[in-house]
This record gives sequence, structure tokens and C-alpha cells, in this order.
Amino acid sequence: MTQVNDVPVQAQARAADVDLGQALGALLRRYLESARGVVDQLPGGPRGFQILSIAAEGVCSNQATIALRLGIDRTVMTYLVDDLEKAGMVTRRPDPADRRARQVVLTGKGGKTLGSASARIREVERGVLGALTDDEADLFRSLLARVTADVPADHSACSGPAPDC
Amino acid sequence: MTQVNDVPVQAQARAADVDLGQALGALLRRYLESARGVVDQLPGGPRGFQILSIAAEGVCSNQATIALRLGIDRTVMTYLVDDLEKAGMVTRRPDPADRRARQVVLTGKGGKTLGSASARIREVERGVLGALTDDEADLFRSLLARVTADVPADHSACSGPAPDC
DNA sequence: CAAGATAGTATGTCAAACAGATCATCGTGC
DNA sequence: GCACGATGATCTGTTTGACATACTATCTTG
Repeated sequence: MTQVNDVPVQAQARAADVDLGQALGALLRRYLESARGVVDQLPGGPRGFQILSIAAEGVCSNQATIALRLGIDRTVMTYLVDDLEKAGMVTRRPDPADRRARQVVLTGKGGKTLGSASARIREVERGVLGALTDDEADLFRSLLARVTADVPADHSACSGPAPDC
Repeated sequence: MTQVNDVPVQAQARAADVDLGQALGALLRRYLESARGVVDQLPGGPRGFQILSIAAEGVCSNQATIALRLGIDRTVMTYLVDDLEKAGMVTRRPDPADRRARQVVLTGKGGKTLGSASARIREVERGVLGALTDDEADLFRSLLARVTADVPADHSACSGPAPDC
């Protein structure tokens, strides 16, 4: 707080004056706008990409878990995965440990698509955070990660080191 | 990068591993969830609150400007302001400098409502960033402000110090 | 002054999200 | 072992909300 006193008030972005909701919304909008070119070809758009990303983790990636993490309704989840499956990006596999659940598994094609999309998304992210230095961007990401990390995804049911639960 | 080497990889939130879109989405979702109790009574919900906030700045708050800042379609803006006006929170005033434009002006009731809502929103924000210390939260906010500050709202048409352009 | 651009509004259309029901399976308590 | 409630997934139907479109009034530029 002390180091800002010699800067004109209007020129300084006063942290307390920023509405978190507005700022987050603006940033997410900018991100989605920039990412449009990357994810628009994917079925499901941004959410399709996110589902692929989570499926790539290969841990407890049944539909309910993914839906919970992404804040997607489970009925919506069904046709998002439908579209990804039709496009050959993922397959549904019954969870051996719970025959109600369907694991979402990346196909080879899905993995390749995700790989190139991820690389381009990293570029997009760098551009969106372009107003920050590299160190500041890392700091921002790590703070963001800590803020969102407090519901650390119940992996209690996922014993074993295998990529599939 | 160097200071994380002595920490187990899984326990450390690796900044580079976090998908910016996912993290921002999750955080915004959490924020909206927490803010629901505050803004649900307002016409337009979260966006109604944001419109009130911008109207309270009293500078260049015509509908197009507000819509641009919030990423809202102008046809949607119309009925959002309609609802706020019906609720007696704002009034529409023709911009003396541009008779096409309508300035969105807070009423007394709108100001009071915004005041109490803002106070409660500040609480919500503190809760959402609760995983961070106060200093870290300030840091996060200032980084966020800088990231989103690069389109600094064209005030060239707004000469004069008056609260109404 | 003419022509194009922009602010705001009204209207029609359509997709995307939600609610609810259904079925299969799991977990728990008895 | 079995009855019961809870949960994962899917399907269906409904509706809200956003968008495209069109229109008027006004500004701006040549």
C-alpha cells in the first residue's frame, strides 16, 4: 500500500477498486475470444477442449466428475461427450469399479488433436497475460491455482497407479 | 522455478500445469455462486449489479459503453436497463452531447441498493479469495487489474470533470 | 447536403440449458 | 441376503435467453 503514494491515483490500478466479478468476467471473455480460433473446430468448443484435457489426465475421468469440475450440467455432459465420441476424439468405457459410470478415454486422434490445440492455447494464454512479465504471469497463475485448488477432487476411489483408475 | 524443486511435484500447484481457462472458469463460477445471495434480488442478477456499479461511476455511462465493458449484447442491454428502470434503480437520461445516446443514471434508491450490495459483495470476494493471505489477495487483484486494464475505456468524448460527461 | 456509421429499440427465431422421469447400479442398514 | 435410498447416465419436453434482423433517430465525414 505504501509504494503507491507517489503515483497519481487515476494512473494506478487500485486493487481494492476493482470489482472481482467484472475483472474476472472481462478476462475470461478475452481469453475465450482469443481461444476461439483454436477451439472452434472442436466439437463442444471450449468445453470440448476442457473435456479432452481432463480426459488426458486419465484419472477418474467419468462424466460426473468432469461435469462437476467444469460446472457443466450432467444432461449437457451427455451430448458433449456424444459429439466428441462421434468425432472420434474419445471413447466411453465402462468403469470396471462402478458399472454405472462411463470413463471418458482419449483416442489416438483425440490425443493428437489435444496436443496441437494445447500448444496453441498456451500461446493464447501468453497473449492474454501479455501485460505481465513472465515472472508476474507465473505468479498470477500460481495464485490462481491456489485459489481454485481447495476442492482437490476426491480421488479416494481411485486406487492404483494405472492411467485408468 | 528454482524454489519449487524441493517440494513434491503433486503437492505443489505447478503454475504452468494449470489451464487458464479452466481455472478462471472455476473461480468465476465460485464467485457467482457465492454472490448469488447478494445479487439475486436485483433485476438482472449479477449483470444488474455490474450495471449499477458502472452507472455509479457517473462517467460516460451510456448503454453502448456499458455493454462493451461488460460484454453484453446491445439488444440485451435494453431490457436489462428496462428492468432496472422499472425497479426504480436507474433512470435513462438523454446525453446532451449525443441525442442518440441514453445515459444510465443511478437514482437515490439505486445508490442505496448498490451501497449495501457492494458491501456484501466485498465480503463475498474476501471469501472467494480466502485461500490467500491479505497481501496475496491484494497482489492477485492488482495483477488482475493490470491484465484487464489495457483497453482503458475511451474517455476522449468525456471532457469536463462533471459526473455526467 | 448526401452517405455511411452508430445509439437505441422492437421483433422473430432458435439453440442451449434446465427440470423431470427412467433405468441400471452402488452402498448401507437391517 | 435384501430392501431402501443415493448416484451415474440417458432421454424427453419445456422454456428462457441470446442472437440476427430490421427500423428510427442522430451523428460524422466528405
